[in-house]
Amino acid sequence: MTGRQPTLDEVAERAGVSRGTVSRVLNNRQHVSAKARRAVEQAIDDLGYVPSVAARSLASARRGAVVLAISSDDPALFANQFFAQVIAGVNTVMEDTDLHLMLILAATERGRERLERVLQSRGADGVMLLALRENDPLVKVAEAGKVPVVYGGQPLERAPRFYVDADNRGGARSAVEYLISTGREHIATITGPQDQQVGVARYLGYREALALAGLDARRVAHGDFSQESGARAMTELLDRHGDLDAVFVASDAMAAGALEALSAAGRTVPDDVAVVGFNDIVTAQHTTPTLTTVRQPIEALGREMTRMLLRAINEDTPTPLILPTELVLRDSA
Amino acid sequence: MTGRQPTLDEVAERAGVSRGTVSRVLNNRQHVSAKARRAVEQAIDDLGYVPSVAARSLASARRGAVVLAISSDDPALFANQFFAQVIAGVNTVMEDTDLHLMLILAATERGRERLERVLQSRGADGVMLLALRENDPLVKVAEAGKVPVVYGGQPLERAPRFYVDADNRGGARSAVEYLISTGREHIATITGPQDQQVGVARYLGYREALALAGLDARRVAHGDFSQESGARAMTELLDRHGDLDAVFVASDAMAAGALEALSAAGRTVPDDVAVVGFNDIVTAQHTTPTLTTVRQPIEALGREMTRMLLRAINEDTPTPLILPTELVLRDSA
DNA sequence: GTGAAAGCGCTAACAC
DNA sequence: GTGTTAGCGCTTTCAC
Repeated sequence: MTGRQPTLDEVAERAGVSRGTVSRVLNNRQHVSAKARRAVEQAIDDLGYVPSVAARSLASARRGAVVLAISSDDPALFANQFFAQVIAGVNTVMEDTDLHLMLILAATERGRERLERVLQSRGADGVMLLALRENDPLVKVAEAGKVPVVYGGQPLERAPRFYVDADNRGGARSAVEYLISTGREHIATITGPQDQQVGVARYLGYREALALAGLDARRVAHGDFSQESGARAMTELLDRHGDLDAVFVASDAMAAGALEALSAAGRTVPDDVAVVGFNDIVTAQHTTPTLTTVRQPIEALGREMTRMLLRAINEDTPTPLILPTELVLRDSA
Repeated sequence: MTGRQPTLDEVAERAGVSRGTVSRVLNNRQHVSAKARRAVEQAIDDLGYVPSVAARSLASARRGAVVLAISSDDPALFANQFFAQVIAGVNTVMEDTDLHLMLILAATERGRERLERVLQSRGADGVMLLALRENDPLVKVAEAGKVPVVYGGQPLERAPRFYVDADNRGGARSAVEYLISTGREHIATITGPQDQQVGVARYLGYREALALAGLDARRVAHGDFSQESGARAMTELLDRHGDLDAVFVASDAMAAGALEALSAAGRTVPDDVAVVGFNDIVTAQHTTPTLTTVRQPIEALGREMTRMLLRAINEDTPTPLILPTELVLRDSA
């Protein structure tokens, strides 16, 4: 349309005020008379002025963007709805700000280098980290930058300053307690990776519930959160513990795999074996039978991570947040 | 660690050359002696220098980022693996560049405004658009910016200058031709939304195949790509066309829903009714029975969109690209 | 092949 | 409450 973007100077001239005043209006500071403010707003409208992000961030040392770094780029894992829901939550909060979202899939060495460069070049005002593994190099990279870091879930090593997590241990525990309350006594579990805090926490919840009830907590097989690994682990459990009458599975995807394996083994769910999953992904409503599961507020996780990061950026000091989970009863238990 | 980021000036001083020379090295231009180049690289290493993105983009009028705008923020849809796979593809190509990825979920008015602002403020060097609907306002917004726009899929209205698309019509046609070749004669379809080009194209392919075979193409129900809508549409089809012996479903998610509905109606798959889906998402391997489907190269779509955008940004003139699809035979047909 | 100078468009600090 | 002055850290001309 117009040949060139108008600059702040042109707005100032047209409004008949100084550059300083225009800048004040743009960043809605005080110390501007209503009259001047109106004149500036008018001029902005007339000219269709939009401030240059580049100039602004050079002058203000703020970048106008935060990065969400995900320690996975395996589409099969990345695709598991979880990330998409987190992103949707992040987006919701971001929409109310001037900040933008940069996405970095940082599973590879290359991705990590990129994150490093962004942070070193002050390319972002903050970082959110998701899906970390044990000793994830991402942690060092992120902490080496000079911007706040918010964790989704906790690294296994030590609790960071800022994080949002679901109550994984409590959720797992209540799932197993529910199984116990329905009279199950030989309760197995399929865990997530034990090099991720979330995997460990859910396993802990399982053991806690059984310990409290004085039941045996040694029917255990490990998976990696994928459907395939769930099927494999279930088969393994059936081999080793033919007597099991229930299984708590640390993710819905694995639970779906477990259902397949149970069906293949000729066990009916929930009559022979009760199954409880974790996450309440959309798929949980479409398995056969539908899946009883522990819902964690995934979108809320994204929202709260973002809120926390924004507060940290503004030099507020947010405190870690644990989001509650909820048992959703369907047909599998 | 260090108090402050080193600047280009400091690198120049340490290397004993001018700022101009350092800049030339950084942007690996010619006209730099091997000696000077080495000195500069050494200094960069010693100082741990990383150029400031902000300063660079202010001076060069290049932003160092491209945006991927998705016309959907419904997590249920956004989560449907498709987007995640595209993003993974985009990421792959992006890793080889200095560009970064900004993600904007732009289904809401608010999101659209944000995209508009980014583009107007020259906040990005290019845009990729995904999942457009009929008369999607995103198109106007994106085209109004002064940066190249690459479409994933085509808008319904008119073919844009730059786009990457899967061969939806051809894929649908080959799916239906396969059904015909296995002796099916009463072939229905569950379409996607007819206000999206992809929905229309797949429906066209269905009709084309049947027309060529001289078969009736009027067993049609419409869905919105969601699993629920697939189940609903299947029920509808069974009501209206009790004689159907096959159904081509325009997405795997809908096909999963259709399988549920068929099972609920007591029809066996594939004996009573053969089912073919579209996309080959991970879930297709885990339905009962497993799903015969048309695979489209989703990650490749992301990769090629990105490559095309990069070329367009560099003032090359790429031509539209149609990616081939492939029929994947499993148990449902 | 290299150096010097002039901005890019904004914010911030200080004076009034 | 408002105007003025310096930069922010690069790239880019244009001489040499």
